[in-house]
Amino acid sequence: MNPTQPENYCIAGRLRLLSRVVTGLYNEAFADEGVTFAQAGLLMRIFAQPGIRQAALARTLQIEKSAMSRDVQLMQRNGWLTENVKNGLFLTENGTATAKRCHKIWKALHQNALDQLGPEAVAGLSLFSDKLLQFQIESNPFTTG
Amino acid sequence: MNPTQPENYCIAGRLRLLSRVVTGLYNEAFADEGVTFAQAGLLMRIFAQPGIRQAALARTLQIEKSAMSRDVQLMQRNGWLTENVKNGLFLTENGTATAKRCHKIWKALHQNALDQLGPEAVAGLSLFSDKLLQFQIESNPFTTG
DNA sequence: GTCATTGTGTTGCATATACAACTCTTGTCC
DNA sequence: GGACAAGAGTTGTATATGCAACACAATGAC
Repeated sequence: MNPTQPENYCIAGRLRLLSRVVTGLYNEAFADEGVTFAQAGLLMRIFAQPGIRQAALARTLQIEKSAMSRDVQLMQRNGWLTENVKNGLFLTENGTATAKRCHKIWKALHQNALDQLGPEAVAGLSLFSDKLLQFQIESNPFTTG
Repeated sequence: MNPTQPENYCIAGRLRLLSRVVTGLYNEAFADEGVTFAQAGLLMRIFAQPGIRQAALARTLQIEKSAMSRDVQLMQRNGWLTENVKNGLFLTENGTATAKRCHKIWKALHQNALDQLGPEAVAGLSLFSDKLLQFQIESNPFTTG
């Protein structure tokens, strides 16, 4: 890695491209389960923190609260979330089972990603990610998540 | 950067988060121009390669051709693209002027990003990006773009 | 020349996301 | 206790994106 090389690509464009590519790969892996990766991620988070509020998830994931509201409605339609959403999110039995299966899939995917990409590439992403998110926190210290 | 540290975050989730954050920052910068970053990127590419086909752009950006078709229609409605889209994309006068203004904005944004993030973080992203895209090319050598 | 294949673009339908405006609840100040 | 402020959630509207199915054009095999 030679930091003196000028970078000739657009950082934002590249990030968006990588996001599309990885989302596609992960969606493919979750397709058998009838879940998108975005939904699987929410399922796993709610499994880990039952009763978490939409607003908290939205802050953590840096998703607009309206987008989160619609994700939640979709997951309700899919039968994964219980009714009273305004006092915290809770998985149904079906949702719990799906979350567990998703976690298995995710674990395999993640290990595969680490193996394929190698530790240096992953560390590179971490470095970039930490820097960008740190900058963001400095700009707005109230985004605590 | 210590590659022996285990990574405890989800690579796909993190990439999607970074994409959301950066998209938001860039969209904000382009808002005065009445353009989103996605549109600005297309404008600049078509400016650089007049007559480029939708399919070529879709391959380069790894966007589905149907998504690209809709982006193109939107840009036509905005008055930036000429009519006969099926034989290559060409900017109108308005589109050309907008593309030029977008390039100015982008240049400033990009320099600012390099300054704020620092060369190591950017190199980290490059490393990750190269590895992921290389892996993708190996999986499918016909995705030439 | 005809037919099969392949490439390009569009449309139907769905999800993921943003911003703005609204409603409700809750909490605080006086 | 009542007015005001802040936070949570929803809905309207829009863009960005994907998959599947389709139409059409170009290209080759024969």
